[in-house]
Amino acid sequence: MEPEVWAATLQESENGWLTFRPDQTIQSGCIVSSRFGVKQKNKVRPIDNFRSSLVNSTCGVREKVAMDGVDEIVSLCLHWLRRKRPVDPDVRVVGRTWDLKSAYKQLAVRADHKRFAAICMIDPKTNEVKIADVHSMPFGALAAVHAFLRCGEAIKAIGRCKLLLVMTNFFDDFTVLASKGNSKRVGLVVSFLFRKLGWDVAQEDKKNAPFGEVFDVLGVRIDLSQQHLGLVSIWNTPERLEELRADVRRLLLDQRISYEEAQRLRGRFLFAEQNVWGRNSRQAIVCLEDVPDTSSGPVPLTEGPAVSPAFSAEQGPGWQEARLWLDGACEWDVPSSSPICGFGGVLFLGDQILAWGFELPRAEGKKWAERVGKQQLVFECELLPYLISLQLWGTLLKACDLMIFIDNDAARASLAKSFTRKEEGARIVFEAVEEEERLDVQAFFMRVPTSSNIADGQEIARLKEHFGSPLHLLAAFDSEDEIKELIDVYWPGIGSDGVKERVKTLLKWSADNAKAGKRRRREILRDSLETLPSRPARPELAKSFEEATRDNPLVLLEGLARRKKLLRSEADPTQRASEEKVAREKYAILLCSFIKEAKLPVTEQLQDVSDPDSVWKRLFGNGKVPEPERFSKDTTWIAQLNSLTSDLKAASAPVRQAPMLTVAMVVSLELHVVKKDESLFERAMSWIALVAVFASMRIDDLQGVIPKSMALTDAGFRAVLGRTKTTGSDC
DNA sequence: ACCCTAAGCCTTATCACTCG
DNA sequence: CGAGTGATAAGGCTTAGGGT
Repeated sequence: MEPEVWAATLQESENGWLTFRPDQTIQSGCIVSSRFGVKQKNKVRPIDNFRSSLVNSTCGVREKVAMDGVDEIVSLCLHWLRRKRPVDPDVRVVGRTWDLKSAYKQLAVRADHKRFAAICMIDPKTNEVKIADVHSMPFGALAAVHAFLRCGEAIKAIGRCKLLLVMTNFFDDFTVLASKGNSKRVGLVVSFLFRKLGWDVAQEDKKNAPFGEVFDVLGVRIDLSQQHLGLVSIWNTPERLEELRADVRRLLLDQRISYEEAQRLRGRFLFAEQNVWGRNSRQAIVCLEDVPDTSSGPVPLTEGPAVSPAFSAEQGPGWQEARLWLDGACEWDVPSSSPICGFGGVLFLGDQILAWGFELPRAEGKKWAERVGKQQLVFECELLPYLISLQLWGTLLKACDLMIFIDNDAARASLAKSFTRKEEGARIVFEAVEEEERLDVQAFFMRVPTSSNIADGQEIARLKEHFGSPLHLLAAFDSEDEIKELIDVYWPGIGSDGVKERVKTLLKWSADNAKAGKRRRREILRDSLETLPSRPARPELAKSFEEATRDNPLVLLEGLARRKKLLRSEADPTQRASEEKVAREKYAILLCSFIKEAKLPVTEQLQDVSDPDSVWKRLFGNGKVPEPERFSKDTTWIAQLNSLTSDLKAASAPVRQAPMLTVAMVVSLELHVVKKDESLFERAMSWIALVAVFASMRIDDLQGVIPKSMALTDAGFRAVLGRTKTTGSDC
C-alpha cells in the first residue's frame, strides 16, 4: 500500500496541507507520528498513527460524542409526518445531504501545537524515511475528531436556530429535510450557509444529488415515497443490496461458508439491523455467529431460517394501545407419563376484555414432549400463548402498541430479544415475531409475578373483583351446588358445558388457595385480637409448657441448632465449604464403620493395606467409584480424549495475546521511577505500570485497589483489591 | 419451611463489524 | 486513527419448581 500512501501524501503537499522537511531532521521537543494506509472501497486512505506516538494519550475527553445517525433522521421525518400528513404534492417532505470536501483538512493545526503534528513515512522510490509538518487536522488524531465534531455541531446549530433548517449532522454529512415547495429555496440557503462560514462542499454529482423523496445517507437509502401513509422506509443502498445478493447467491451455490465470510455477512446484517427494527433478522444473524473459526476451511450450510438479504422496515405510529396477559403451565402426569400443558391469554383492548384458554390433550402433549425430547415444557408453554394470541386476535391488534405481561422471565427475555438457544422455543419465537411484523405490532414485554397474573383465570379475576377480595370469594361457596348458583348469577345462560368448565376452574382455584385462605383468616383473627387487648382467663397451655421447660437442656439444644443454622447461612462460602468438608469426612468414617460391620467384600481387600484409615477415607469420603470401574481411568476413553484434544488444538485459531512488555521496557520504567529530575506525574505513571507488572494484575485491576488498604512497609508495598475482573459485580 | 437444581439474566472485558 | 453497535465468555445472581 506504500505507493498509494506516498501518492496521497504528495497530493496533500501540493494542496498545502503539509510541508516536507528538506533536511529530514527532528528537533528536540518535536513528536513524529507514522503514517499508514487503510483500503476503503476503491481508494487508500492515509491515517496518521497518533496513538503509537502517544500524542492521543495526551487528550482526555469527558463527554461522549452524540451524533445524529439514521435514527435521528428517521425520527425527524416521522415527527414531521405525525404533525401533518401531506395531502398536496408541494408539502410532501423531501431530503438531501451535503458533504464537506476533505472535512478535517479544512481546519488548521494551532501554531503552537505544530511540533506535535509531524508525520513520517517511507518514500517507496528511494526507500528513505521522509518527515513532513502537518498544517491541517490530521486524520487519526483524537483531538482532531472532537475539534471537527464541535465545528459540525456549530454549523448545525446555526442552521437550526438562525435559518430554521431541519438539519442533522454525522461527521461531515449534513442531512436537510424540507417541503417540496420550499426545497429550492432551502437548498440555496444551505449552500449560502456553508459558503458564508467558509466551508467547501463536495461538488461531485454523486454527493450533490438534489432534494428528493428517496435519498442516500450514511450507507442506507431513506425512502419517503409512502409518506402520505405515515411510512418511512429504510433500505440498504442499491449497491449494498446487489453486493449482498451476489454474496448470498454465491453461498447458496457453494453450499459452504467460511468463518471470515460469515463474520463479514454478520457485520453487514447487524449494520442494517441497528437501523431497522428487524426483529427476526436476529435468527439469521445468530446462525452466522455459529460458523466456527477453524483453519479447516468453509463449513457446509445447514438448514435454518432463510437468510433474507433485503431489509425493509415500516414504522408507523401506533394507533391503539392494548395489554395482553399470558400464562402457561406444564405438569408431569405420572400415570400417563405425559405432560399436562395448559395455556391462555387475556386481552384488554379499549373497553373490551377478551380471553381464551386451552389444555392440550394428553396424547398431543406426549407427542410434543417426545418430539422436543424433554419432559418439562414449561418454557415452551409460556411462549406459545403469545403466538396463539397474535394469531387469534390479529385483526384487532393491527398497528397496535402492545404491552405483554408474562410471568416467566426466560420466556419474556427470549421474546424481547427475539431469540433463544432452545430449538423449540426459537421456532415459536420466530413465528410470533413474524406475526408481530405482519401485524405491525409494537411489542413491549413485562414480567408479572405469578400471583398477580390475571391470565391465570379470567372468571376468577372477575369474581374476585366483585367480592372485593379472594378471601370473600373463598367464603362464598362450600359445595359444587353453591358454585353452580354463583355461576348462574354471574354468567346466566352459558349452557351446561360452560357451567361444568367453570365449576372445575373454581374448585381447582379454591383447593389451590384453601391453605392461603385459612392462613389469612387466622391472621385477620389475630390482628383483630391485637387491637382489642384481652387477658386470657386461664394461663395458656403453651406458655406454661414453655416456662416449665425453659431450662431443660433438650430445649436448649434446639435453640442451639437454630443458631448454628443461622450462623451457617451468614457464614462466608469458604468457611462453609471447609465446614462441609469436615462433615463429609465425619460421615465417611461413619459409613466405613457400617461397611466394616457388614463385612462387605471390600473389607477383605483392604485388610493388607499399610495405612487402612486413610485409604478408607479416600475410598468412601466422596462416594467414589472403585478404581477399575472408573470411566475417568478407562484407557480407551483417555486415548479418545487425547485425540479429540489434539484435533481441537490443531483446528482452532491461534490465541491472540497482548504483546508482553520487553525487559528493556520494564528496565526503563524502573529507571524512570528513580529519576529525580523527571516530572512527578511521569514517575508515578511508570511506577503504576510496574506495580501491575510485578503483581501480575490487569491494568483494570488497579481501579479495584482499596486506597486505605495501601501500605508501604519494610516488607514492601501492600494493597488489597476490592474487586477484580473475576470477582463479580462491583458494589 | 427449607433445600437443591436448572436455566435463565446481569456484569465486565474484549472483539467483531460498520461508518467517518 | 476515531466513533458507534452488538456479540461472547464466565462467574455471580435470581427465580421457578420439585422434593422432603
